[in-house]
Amino acid sequence: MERARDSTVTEIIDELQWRGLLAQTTDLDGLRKALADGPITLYCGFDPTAGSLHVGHLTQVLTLARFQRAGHRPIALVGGGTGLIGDPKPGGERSLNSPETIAHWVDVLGRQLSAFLRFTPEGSAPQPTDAVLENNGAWLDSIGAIELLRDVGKHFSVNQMLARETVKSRLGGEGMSYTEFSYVLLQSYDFVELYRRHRCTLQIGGTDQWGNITAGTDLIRRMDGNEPHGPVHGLTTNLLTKADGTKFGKTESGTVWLDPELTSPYAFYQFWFNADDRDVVRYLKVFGFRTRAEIEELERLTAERPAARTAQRTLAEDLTTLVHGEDECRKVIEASKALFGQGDLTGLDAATLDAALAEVPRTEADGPAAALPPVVDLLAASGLVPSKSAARRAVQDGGAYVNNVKVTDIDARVADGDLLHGRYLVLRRGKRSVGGVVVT
RNA sequence: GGCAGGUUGCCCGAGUGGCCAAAGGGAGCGGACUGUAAAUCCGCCGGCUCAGCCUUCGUAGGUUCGAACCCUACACCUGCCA
Repeated sequence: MERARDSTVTEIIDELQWRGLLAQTTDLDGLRKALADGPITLYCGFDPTAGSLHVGHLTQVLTLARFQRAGHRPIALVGGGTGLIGDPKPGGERSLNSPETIAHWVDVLGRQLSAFLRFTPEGSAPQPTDAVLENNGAWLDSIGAIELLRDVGKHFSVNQMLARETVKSRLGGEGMSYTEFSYVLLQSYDFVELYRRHRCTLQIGGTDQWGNITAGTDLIRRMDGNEPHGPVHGLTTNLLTKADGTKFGKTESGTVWLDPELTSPYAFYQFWFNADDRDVVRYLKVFGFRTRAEIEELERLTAERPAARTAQRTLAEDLTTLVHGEDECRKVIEASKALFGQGDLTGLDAATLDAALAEVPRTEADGPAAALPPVVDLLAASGLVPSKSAARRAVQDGGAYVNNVKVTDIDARVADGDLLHGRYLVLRRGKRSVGGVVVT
């Protein structure tokens, strides 16, 4: 794909603005100046709350990447320490995960994050903009209680902490443990450590991180006095919204993960492909490296020929390639083409069909056709519907298809002639959920 | 620690002994329309060997012919008091 010409060190702010990413900064003029004065080091933290990053994380990950392309040095920080405590969220207290689990997740997130940034290649001389991967467990795991309370805690005012939005909402509702209440101390201290270790002078995050970020810049000033490595800044990116008001990054089957084991590349591709017309241009800005000219062209195409879905296709291809690689992307495009083709599945050759069905939920069964379970059972077994009752309903609703032919009989069974190439069945629920049966 | 209130299906929320698999709304799913979009209208929305049966209303017991609804204990949440 045609890559954007990298922004220069100072243009990065304008670029973020154009992409609709810039929400708040601690001192915009000061930040512009710092960026202009030479490469800076910036960081963004990712707490291990699950065994994979999800599409929502991409906003921050790619923002780090943009800074790197613009000539700055990014640090991806994984929260091996903070993950043990938990950033308070408005919804309610988090449940703690075991240290072993967290350690494992830290590993996974670190690997995932590394794929998006440029590190010093093996055997090469380090460059000033090479990315750094850190884990705050390195300092938080060993900090003593006395040290934390005396050296860090003394700089925090409980009055201010109580005034924070999340804290207020929690106190007015579910309440909050002391553990979570203390979280901000740890994240703030991370910034201090990175400032000292790497001269990191900028922390970025989503708008929900504003409080934690400013607490960090404040703490650096209080602990390190005159900011020996230069003034520190904070920058937040806008929370991504969807035109229909629902949460970004979820589908019927839940969160869209980057891990191919949790969200198949096919499902990942389909997620982006199904983006709403009203959202797709904003997504291209936030999630891709397409140039302004390219995106404006795609915007025009969306307005003129929405049915062609050119912008969605571009978005889906760019992101699938970025996250899963070119080969995988090619496969899922082929699979999508085959399964959403003109409806004539008999025209597909066995290899294409086999590859396509490998991308969707499917089940295996013992032949011959006459011995196969009823269609309703196959629908449930393939995972296209969650239960046999749901499968029955799907048929009753007229939303179940075998090889693109609507199933009308609730007791329908498969006949020999139905098997494509003697061993495949393409199951479909509704318009876009496709599954398969492979007869062994 | 004391007192009061609360805990219902994915979420919100009604339901105070049989007519409750449980009102209503939202989300979700399907159909029509279209473009694998949105909006709109219609239908569905615990499970199963599906005109029937089974399991659900914080947990465990109890009362009763019969309990989401009554009683007891426990857990958690919220508020007021200390």
